[in-house]
Amino acid sequence: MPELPEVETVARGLRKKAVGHTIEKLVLHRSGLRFAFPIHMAMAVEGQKITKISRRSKYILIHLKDGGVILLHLGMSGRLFFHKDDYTPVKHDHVQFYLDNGTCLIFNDARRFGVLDYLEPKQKQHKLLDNIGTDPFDDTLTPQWLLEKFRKRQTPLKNLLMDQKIIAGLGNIYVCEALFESKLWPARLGSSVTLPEMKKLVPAIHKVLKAAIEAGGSSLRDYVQVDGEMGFFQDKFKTYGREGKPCPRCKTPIERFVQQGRSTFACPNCQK
DNA sequence: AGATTCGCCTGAGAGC
DNA sequence: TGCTCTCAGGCGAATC
Repeated sequence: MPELPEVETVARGLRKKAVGHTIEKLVLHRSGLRFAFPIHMAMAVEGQKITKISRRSKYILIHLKDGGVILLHLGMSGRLFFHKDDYTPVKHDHVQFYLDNGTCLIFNDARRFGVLDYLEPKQKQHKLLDNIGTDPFDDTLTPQWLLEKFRKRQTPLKNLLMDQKIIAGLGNIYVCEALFESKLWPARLGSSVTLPEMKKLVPAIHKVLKAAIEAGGSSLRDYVQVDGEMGFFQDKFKTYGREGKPCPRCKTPIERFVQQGRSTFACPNCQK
């Protein structure tokens, strides 16, 4: 389940291996994933040199020489990896980019929640990027700013942190971890969080994300880096997936409960 | 508007 | 072994 650290790791891998190379051929094995692929995408990107790779929230943007942009989202189970261009597609390989250096970039996505789209050179914005909130590493994200954002919200803290329109890039895992780190109970309403608590929460978000990026992300089920390497942050989870196991701080068993249909993991003793 | 729920997907794991 | 059931969850759409 790729969240910001996993997407950042993949973007870095792509940057290293794909920037400066030209897309010789784009092969689509189906007509779309979460959304239909643009009809003329292959024609538009073939022959284009990749000039830059960037990340916006959990989206990867592949910038092309003519100003066009390929937009990618890994959804729940999406994987991007390189192989020599003699690659034989396997199940759930939906897209292949053949580059001019004898490699092939494969987009595999079992659950098909992923997105692949194309922005024309003149197209300045994209529907999916329009409503995305601030990046967690943007200077905008300060305790005061978050306090103001949450001030009137009668919604659990965890749901607010997962709302991509406020902070973009956090998902279930890292929200659980950041709330543990800052000793805040996930079901607390946004409006109840004080400035001193926000001063713990914001650095906790930074700390957890930075550590996860340094570890190459967390490999659970589907996720791997572009070279096939596993991330290893999953070994450092303090709450996520640890129901019934002792809290690393106080040894109280970690509790699991459901919020918005998703599992929340937290320590009922030291998170308030 | 804010809050809540649903549905898209398949594979892994549990239970019989 | 093989079938059925449940769960995982990002995020847009729909609903209240």
